[in-house]
Amino acid sequence: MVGIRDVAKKAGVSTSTVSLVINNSGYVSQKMRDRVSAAMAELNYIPNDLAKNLYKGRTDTVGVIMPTIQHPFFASLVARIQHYLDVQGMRALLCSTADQHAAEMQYVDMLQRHTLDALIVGSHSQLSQEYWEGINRPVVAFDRYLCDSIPTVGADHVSGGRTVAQALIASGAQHVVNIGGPRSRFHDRDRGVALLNSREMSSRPDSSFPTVRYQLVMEDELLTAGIETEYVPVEDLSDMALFLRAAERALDDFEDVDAIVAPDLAAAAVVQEALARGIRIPDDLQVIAYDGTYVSAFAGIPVTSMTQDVDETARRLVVHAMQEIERYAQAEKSAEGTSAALAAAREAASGEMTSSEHKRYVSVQENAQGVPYRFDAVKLSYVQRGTTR
Amino acid sequence: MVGIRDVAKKAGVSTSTVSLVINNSGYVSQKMRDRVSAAMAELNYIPNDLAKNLYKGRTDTVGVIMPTIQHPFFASLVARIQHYLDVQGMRALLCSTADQHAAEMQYVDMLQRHTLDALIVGSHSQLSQEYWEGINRPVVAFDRYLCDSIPTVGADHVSGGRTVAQALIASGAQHVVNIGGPRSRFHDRDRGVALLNSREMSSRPDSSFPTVRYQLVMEDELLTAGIETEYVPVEDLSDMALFLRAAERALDDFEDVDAIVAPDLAAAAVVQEALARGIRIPDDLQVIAYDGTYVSAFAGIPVTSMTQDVDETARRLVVHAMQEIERYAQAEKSAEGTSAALAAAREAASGEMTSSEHKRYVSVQENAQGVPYRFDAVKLSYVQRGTTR
DNA sequence: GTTACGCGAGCACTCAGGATT
DNA sequence: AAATCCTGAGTGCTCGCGTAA
Repeated sequence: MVGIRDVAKKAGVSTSTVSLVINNSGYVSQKMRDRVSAAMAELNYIPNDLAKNLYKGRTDTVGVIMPTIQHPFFASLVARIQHYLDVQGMRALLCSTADQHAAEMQYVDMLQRHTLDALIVGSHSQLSQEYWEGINRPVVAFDRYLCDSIPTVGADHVSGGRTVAQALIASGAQHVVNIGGPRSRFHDRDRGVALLNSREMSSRPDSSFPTVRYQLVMEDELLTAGIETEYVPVEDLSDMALFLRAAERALDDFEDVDAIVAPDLAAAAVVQEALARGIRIPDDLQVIAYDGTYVSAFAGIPVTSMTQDVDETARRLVVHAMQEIERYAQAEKSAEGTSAALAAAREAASGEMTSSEHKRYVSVQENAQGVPYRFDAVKLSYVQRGTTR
Repeated sequence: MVGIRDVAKKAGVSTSTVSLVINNSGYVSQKMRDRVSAAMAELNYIPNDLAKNLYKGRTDTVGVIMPTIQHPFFASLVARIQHYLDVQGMRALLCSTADQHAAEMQYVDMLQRHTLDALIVGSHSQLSQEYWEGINRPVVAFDRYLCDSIPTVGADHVSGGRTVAQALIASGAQHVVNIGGPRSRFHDRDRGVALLNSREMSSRPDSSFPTVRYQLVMEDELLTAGIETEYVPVEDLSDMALFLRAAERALDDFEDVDAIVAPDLAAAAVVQEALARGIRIPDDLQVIAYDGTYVSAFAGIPVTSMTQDVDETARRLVVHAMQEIERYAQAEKSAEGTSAALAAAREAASGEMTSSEHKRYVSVQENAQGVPYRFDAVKLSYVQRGTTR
């Protein structure tokens, strides 16, 4: 392997000069620059970034860990994350948790071994709050709460659920079926859902999966309006075949359903099944896709849907990731040798945010203490298409 | 940062002993092992992999570069690739080429700077054959020809095209519309399509995009059978909205169409459009999705489709990638200092393959010379569903 | 010969500080 | 004082070789 030394020797300069030429920095005369360049070309020299990484303690790589990349929503999200990382001169190391056992811990390990500069976590973690708290390296969560010190970017599912409920009420729906994930995860917290922009709390216990809040709020509102709601669970959201079965079940089990709210793929399945059964949409049955991706546009009938702003979400995730990287870098520098690194990082946390950024953070009262858990909410948008009236 | 030396000091041993404990290798007494472990725990030591990478010249990371990860086909492929890499203790660095300008070269660069151990290329490269030839590091191509020294894994599109044609002929189709990518890429080679398992050549010039062969062969066969064929191009396969428009165009421009062959998303769009227009499927119009992913199952009517074995494709891509990594590692070792590294790598190429593996390689005569260009063909399967009769 | 451990030269690059003009 | 270049001490881990029981 031809190294920087070989180039230096051939060009008759020191290795540091070659380094300066490579990085195009510092004081190097044009003459030298040319001579070094010539030597590099002649020897077919290519710098080895591994040495650079070692010295700098960085790899410019962030781990992106999601449940399934197969699902169009996550595929789009990952694609946009990768894009924004690229803009920052960073790269994405991909991990879909679905088929991997201890994938999360494995990636956290890479983070701590400095193979990764940061972690963007969108998977459903089994790891405890304390575990995440103890990591002390750059982590950003997507649509889920990990611990107070880790910022979250997610959709404003509370108002999302309310919007859907209102649309259904306005359309005169009487019997709504809701298709979603395992019900067990719905109420794993002991406090009620904090309703954004108000001091109210929903009467039902909150979930640690922010997404679920749309279901909680929606059911709440529908109930209040005197509309019947049924729930059809899909055990494994990464298994596509299950969506088709859920669709059948929804139509089989409840004869007088007149509206179905479901994840996009399930919604597409519902449309398919309804068409096959000769059910008229939207006259006899309305369908709304929650988290509608492009798939809901390709269904038998274009499906009305509540869509997340994937691009904006990705952008913010990357912004936060970069901020966290910077934060911890600062902390490490200032705490040189001291074990106060952690404390310093905490300090920097609040300082880093501009006041305008600060306002955007909607503290969902996840934590009773004064610690400012940062939840960055992205707006959802309701797209009216052919399956609602 | 607490390093291996700190641990060694605290445990009263040498750094090499600590290293042995970390890697669980070599001769270390249980007593020492315990003492070292204790010290590691006490100091909260976590090994820094960057140093290891530097020494070993490896990162256990392979770059996976695809056109769009948004498209369900590539999403699935990437997911499976990542899975099989994981099995090998490797990780996937993701890159979708779509929005990135010089993405390919950038990743090749990372490969040469040893940030990547190998590259799996599924994007549509603008780079010349000579460029790829000159890289001299582990690269595997998906469904496209890069150069003789780079192995390719791809579907057997020739028989795929033939199967579709025969199905259409048997069903009595008279006027077929074919939706696909830009026509300009269809005949960028000067020789005919080599038909697998025979010495025949198609009368039409070949394409450097193996996928296109299904279109060439299909059109050929249909033409021979006296069936009219039209072509509706989609300019950008990464833009979903264009599929919908292509579907409209196919039905607008050709009134008496009775069969449409299209990429899965376009096929779904065709079904949607047909349903909206009251066209009966499959009685008045048959639809076949080529490269049918799960989306074709979620369309308004489940679409008959020609599907690739994504899992097997991914598996083989990874197998080849690992083989290439090993090959080049051997070459580098044996050619210590000699510039015969390249030659050695070439040598190893043929030796690495077992005879049974060898048989699977279908040399598509891409190259007239004796160099064994390796093309590993994966079978396609025809799935009959509701849109054909 | 086998088991157990330490020494120290790498690995390829970066960068602060010194020397020179 | 400013521009230019070099010296050499890191960066943290690996592994061949040496020693010793």
